[in-house]
Amino acid sequence: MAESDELESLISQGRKHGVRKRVILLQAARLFVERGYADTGIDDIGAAVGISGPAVYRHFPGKQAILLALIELSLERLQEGTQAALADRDRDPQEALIALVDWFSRSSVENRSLTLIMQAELLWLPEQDRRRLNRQMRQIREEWVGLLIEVRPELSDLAARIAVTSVMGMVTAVLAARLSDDVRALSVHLRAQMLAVLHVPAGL
Amino acid sequence: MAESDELESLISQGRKHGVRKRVILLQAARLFVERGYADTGIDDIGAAVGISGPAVYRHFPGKQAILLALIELSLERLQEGTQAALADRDRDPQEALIALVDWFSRSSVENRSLTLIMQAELLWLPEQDRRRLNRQMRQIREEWVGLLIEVRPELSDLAARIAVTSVMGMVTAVLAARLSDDVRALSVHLRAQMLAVLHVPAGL
DNA sequence: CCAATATGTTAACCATGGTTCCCGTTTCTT
DNA sequence: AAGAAACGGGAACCATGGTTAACATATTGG
Repeated sequence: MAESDELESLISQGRKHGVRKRVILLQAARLFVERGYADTGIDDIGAAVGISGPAVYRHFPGKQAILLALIELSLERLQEGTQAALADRDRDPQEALIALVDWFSRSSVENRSLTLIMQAELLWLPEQDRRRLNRQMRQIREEWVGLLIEVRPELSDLAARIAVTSVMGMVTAVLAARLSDDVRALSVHLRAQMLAVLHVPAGL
Repeated sequence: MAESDELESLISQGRKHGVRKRVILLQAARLFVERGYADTGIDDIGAAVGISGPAVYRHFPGKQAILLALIELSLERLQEGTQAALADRDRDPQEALIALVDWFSRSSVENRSLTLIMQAELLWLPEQDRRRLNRQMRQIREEWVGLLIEVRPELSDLAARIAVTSVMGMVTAVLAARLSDDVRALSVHLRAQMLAVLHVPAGL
């Protein structure tokens, strides 16, 4: 709902201040998910926006820059959501973990495109950016791992890392498979499975 | 163990009947996993084998053909393993499901390269092959779904598909993350988590 | 030993697609 | 209204890398 509705309301505005730039991002995201980054030409992006070809360069310095912007956007959201959920970690770790799962299962389904792009197309960025984003990604994962170990101290580091990695991988796999368009159903099922992997009782 | 040991014993054999072809497959698999299909040049593959560049064309009609061979190999293994585990489905579905999970968790970790390539680089194949392989993949998934529903009839089709997709995605995510080289530890943990997602008691 | 075949090497070819150029048009500011 | 700045279109540029061509050498079978 969030993604496509925003898209349509923006497209009709044609030339305008910073709107074009935003439409390019949204359309590029859609195309990257449908065909993949490599198979999406700069001309395709232009066409999808209503302009054609090199006009995109008035708004972005290149194709990679568009991808970079999208991935940074996605990573930023993930970071913020993680921090928010970890806020009351000291008060009740288990509740914080459940809150994290709740947020992640909902947020990643609602922002399907960004979630998929972040983990599928990262390799197209130049070495430097890729390293930086991978490091950022790993840091976020380690925060999850830390919280999980706090809730279940009997877990080894490896076991915890495997669990967290699994949980994140599960979501992208399900989103990529296009099993259903029912956002609600997807996130509910994913939530339950994530908690199962983390072996956390699903207390609401 | 299987992959790299076999590799070294073959490399030293130099020019010989069908050996070169096999070495090319192994080296290409390694490179595709390390750098990705797109960033692996045909020259890189040749260099890794000990020949250089276009000599590869004496053994394969093109770069895509190498990838296709690898993916077909991987899919074939997956198919056979699935069939084998499903053999005594009629006798005891739950036991068959556990056997399937056992086999999959072990096999996919042992054949890390092929497992990763199959699901990450499929998009590079021409439309036609891609469709065929995707269909084949979907059929295998549906066999898992059928078995799961037989064990847990209360599940909706969607719920079962999500579970199976998650289980498969979990494995590739963990393998891609390079969390550990301990094959045994990885497969044991993955097995437990897969069973948790499928909500099947882990009875040995 | 001698074709015939398989296997290699280097240089050249060429399609693709991101990027740059150059010029026209719209929008904004004063 | 006028100049500046932003925005857009079409043609050309050009690096990349898979593929093919032309020409050796090794291996095999009779």
